[in-house]
Amino acid sequence: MPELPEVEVTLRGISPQLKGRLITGVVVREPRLRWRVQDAVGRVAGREIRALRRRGKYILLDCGDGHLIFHLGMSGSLRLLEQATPPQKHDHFDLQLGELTLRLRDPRRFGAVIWTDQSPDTHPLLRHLGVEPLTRAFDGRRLHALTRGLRSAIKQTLMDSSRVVGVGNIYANESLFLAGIHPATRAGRLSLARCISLAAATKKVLRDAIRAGGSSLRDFVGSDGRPGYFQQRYRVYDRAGEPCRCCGTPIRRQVQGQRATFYCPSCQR
DNA sequence: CTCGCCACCTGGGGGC
DNA sequence: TGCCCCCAGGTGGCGA
Repeated sequence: MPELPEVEVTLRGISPQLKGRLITGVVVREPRLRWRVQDAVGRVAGREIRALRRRGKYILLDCGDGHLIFHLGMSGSLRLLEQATPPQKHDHFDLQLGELTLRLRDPRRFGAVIWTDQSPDTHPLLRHLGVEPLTRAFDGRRLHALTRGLRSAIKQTLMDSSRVVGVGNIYANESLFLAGIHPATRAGRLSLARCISLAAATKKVLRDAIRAGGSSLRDFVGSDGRPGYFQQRYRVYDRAGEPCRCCGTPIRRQVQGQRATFYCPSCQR
């Protein structure tokens, strides 16, 4: 699923082409996404896309008197088509911009398309989002403060979007490996030094993934529709039983909060 | 507030 | 070949 890097890569892919464009039409083929696509979404034609930005894993299109908000869920992708192409299975939504089409494909329908005339940051879905990991506001000190008093595992805390946004299962595993921290460590017990290390590792993992052009989910597709993603070389994710790239110890898999966790029992303490 | 867990949905892979 | 089960992913929402 798209984690922050995939969403960021998508945003960068579509922004230059969409900015300043007039929305000329909307096609909702399947309104049953995570939330039923409201009728208001169908009436956004005639507006100009003034700006695009990302908040957590949400993509926000500023349309002047409101915002169109996209979330890619676990299997969504947005692609920009230069010419009309017949929709395929799971192509649930199109935004038409003259000859351009922005198309949402989402086999599992966990994604969302939302219209809001509020300030998007106060929208119920975005209001409680935590700090952006790639900003200066997110550092070891902040992470340390955020985790005080918490008894839950640091991996789950890192994935908790009300504290830090954008870090999903893959990059949580990778960040903890880079920082040398065992994923089950209680968040509240991490020293400041370890929080500094983890914040830096998280930034590095996310930045590297963005640089690599997104990630890795098999069905993730960039905004130009290029399926061949530079598959990233994971250090621990999905490598159960394989040797740690650092020390050779077999990578271990364990379930935390109904989610697979991968770690090196020797490098991560 | 925190925590643990369920639900939502579909395609792909493995086992038989 | 077909069938069945399990799994992946993000996150809102529930009850304790």
